[in-house]
Amino acid sequence: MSNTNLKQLAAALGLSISSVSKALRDSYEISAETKKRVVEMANRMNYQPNPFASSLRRKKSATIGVVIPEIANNFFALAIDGIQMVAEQKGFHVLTYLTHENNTNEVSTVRHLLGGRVDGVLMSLCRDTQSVDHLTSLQESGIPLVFFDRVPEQMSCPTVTTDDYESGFRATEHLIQSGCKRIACLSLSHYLSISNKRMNGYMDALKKHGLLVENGLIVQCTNDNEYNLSLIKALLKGRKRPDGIFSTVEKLAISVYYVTQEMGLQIPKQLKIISFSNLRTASLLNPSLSTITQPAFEIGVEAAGLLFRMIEKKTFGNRIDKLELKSTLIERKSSERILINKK
Amino acid sequence: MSNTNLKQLAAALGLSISSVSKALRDSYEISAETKKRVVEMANRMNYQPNPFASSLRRKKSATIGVVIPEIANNFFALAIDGIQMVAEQKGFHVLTYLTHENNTNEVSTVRHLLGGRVDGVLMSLCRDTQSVDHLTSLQESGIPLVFFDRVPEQMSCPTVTTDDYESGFRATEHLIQSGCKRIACLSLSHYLSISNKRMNGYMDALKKHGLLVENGLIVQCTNDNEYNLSLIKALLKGRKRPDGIFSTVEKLAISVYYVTQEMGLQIPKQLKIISFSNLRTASLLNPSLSTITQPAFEIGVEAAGLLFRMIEKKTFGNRIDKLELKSTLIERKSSERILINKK
DNA sequence: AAAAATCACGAAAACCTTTTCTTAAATTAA
DNA sequence: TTAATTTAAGAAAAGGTTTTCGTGATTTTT
Repeated sequence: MSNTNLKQLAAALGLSISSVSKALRDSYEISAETKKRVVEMANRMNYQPNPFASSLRRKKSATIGVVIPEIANNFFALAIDGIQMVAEQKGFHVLTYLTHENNTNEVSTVRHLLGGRVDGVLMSLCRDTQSVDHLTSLQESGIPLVFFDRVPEQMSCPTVTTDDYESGFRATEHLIQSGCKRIACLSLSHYLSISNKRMNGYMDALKKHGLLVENGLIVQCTNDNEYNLSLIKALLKGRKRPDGIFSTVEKLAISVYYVTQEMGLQIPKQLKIISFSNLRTASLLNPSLSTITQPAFEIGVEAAGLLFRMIEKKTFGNRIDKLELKSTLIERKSSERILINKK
Repeated sequence: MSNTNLKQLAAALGLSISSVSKALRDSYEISAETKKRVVEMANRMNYQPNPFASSLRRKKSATIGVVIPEIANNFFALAIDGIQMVAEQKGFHVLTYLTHENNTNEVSTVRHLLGGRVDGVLMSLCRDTQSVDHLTSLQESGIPLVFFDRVPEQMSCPTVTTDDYESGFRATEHLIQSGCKRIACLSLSHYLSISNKRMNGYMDALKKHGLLVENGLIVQCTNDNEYNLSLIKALLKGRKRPDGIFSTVEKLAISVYYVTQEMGLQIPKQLKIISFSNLRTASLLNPSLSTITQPAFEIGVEAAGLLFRMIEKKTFGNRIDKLELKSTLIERKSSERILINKK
């Protein structure tokens, strides 16, 4: 609700609206001295162009949309941080939408975005998204679209991800080398490629080291935290308790800590664990948590960079960019080999 | 960049643009059957109204702006979560801006917002904001403005905060009752009222219990993490080391943990600590961290609620709402009394 | 049956910028 | 000195929606 508009500004200057507009946009049609006069008056009258009129006319919003499952999540908070940094640099605004891991929300958010409110979209899928119809329709509408981390497998689109398979493999191998024989895997969702890739890495590591892949040791978790806790409890109280856990996502590892604390189970003595995590306090936990840490901030930066390249040049679609960054495995106490009995 | 507009829709229906618009807005001027026809065709043609044209005409953006210091912060992430929930309920979009604790960014963000891009603003000040000129000008422009947590003291405006003074008092008293005699206070910023209120509570608790307020024990921290670490190190390595720390903000408590870990200082035996924090893993730290936990999500919900009341009724300004929620003190190991020597 | 009211819709202005197209004046070229 | 070009500015259309006002046709009132 800025009060002064071009009309008033023009009146105050004794110029036409069009000349003022051109002066402010630094058009060659306007003389240097007039430009100066206009800019000065604009500042004095505190003129702010109406963004809607401008967007309507230019068909550009200078806004990007970011669609993520949740914000109270260390990974996504860091990614947003990176995205915001790039957007600010480009003079763009950032509209954030949370799906709360609910596909219905994701679909309706995409429908909103179809309205043309944004010049581009960054997105990370929600755990229960199976059909990609809403995503392809967004893409087909001509709005540049880049996925990060949780990307769809069934469609051709630019993505920024991490080396999930390799990370899953290395994490599991690390547990094996620390002496684990029965390693469980806590999966985020069987629909998400990142979860499956991490799990495939896990399974291949088991196979490589001659360990059996047991279905009972692969726990498909849900979006209900309470229910996940009960799944984890069941896993750890079962007749054949695992001696290692590979958690594909931070939240589940934290749940494991709570359960072991409640059960009096000792990490790493009775149970070792390693998890994907961006927890800043991983090294301060009791015991410190071994993590595979994704470069979350950089993922945000790269995804935004990719998006802006698409927004700026119209020439997208010919080459589909797939960027893969590396995660780092940080060994800490929670997966430490116990050297009590000599062999 | 939705393709079909009202004009095309009208043509396809053999109606005028105005009738179609009215039908879609469910005007009483349009017959029920025509409305039905219009809605069906709109769906079939995948019509999405152009948000800029609509905003331009109605002088409403259905968007709120949220200005916060940082997003990779448990408190703010939770608050945003609450804000988003309310906004979504109201059918509003959320534009997020990060100041990175930098006043210059805050000022320029506010200038952008003055353009009328949003119907209301939720804000939490950055640590070095002293002058409130940019804030009053935003307020005077007629855009509803609500502050949460970090609120300005010098201006009259609606706010949502917590019982910071009392929480500071109780936290300090708790340390005293656990046996601390020399309690340090880690302050976020001497410009922010929340930091000062917490510190005042700290000082009054010391006085009540006959303890001296020592300037050397009040550490004004900065936005430079490395420098803060050195301040904390200096504090803990000084000739008269404190036996308790009251941290006004989570990040500083984490730094203390790192320093004590490095120095081999034992919490709570040699040093007790309590901190404002929304860390979900507080109870899993080594040792578990005593916290004053703010209802961050609720703060977001309440602040957004307040803002929407202002947006919906034009009648604001007569009564200034000041909401104060309660924080909860959770005692954990880090501030536990040590019962070694009988008295 | 005439007057009044209601109904269902259309025309057109308004919101504010941006941009294309004109145009008058000033400058350069012939 | 006239013709051609450049310069600096204005008029007006366009962008898509909403809303006010107007207008025939139908229904209700007296």
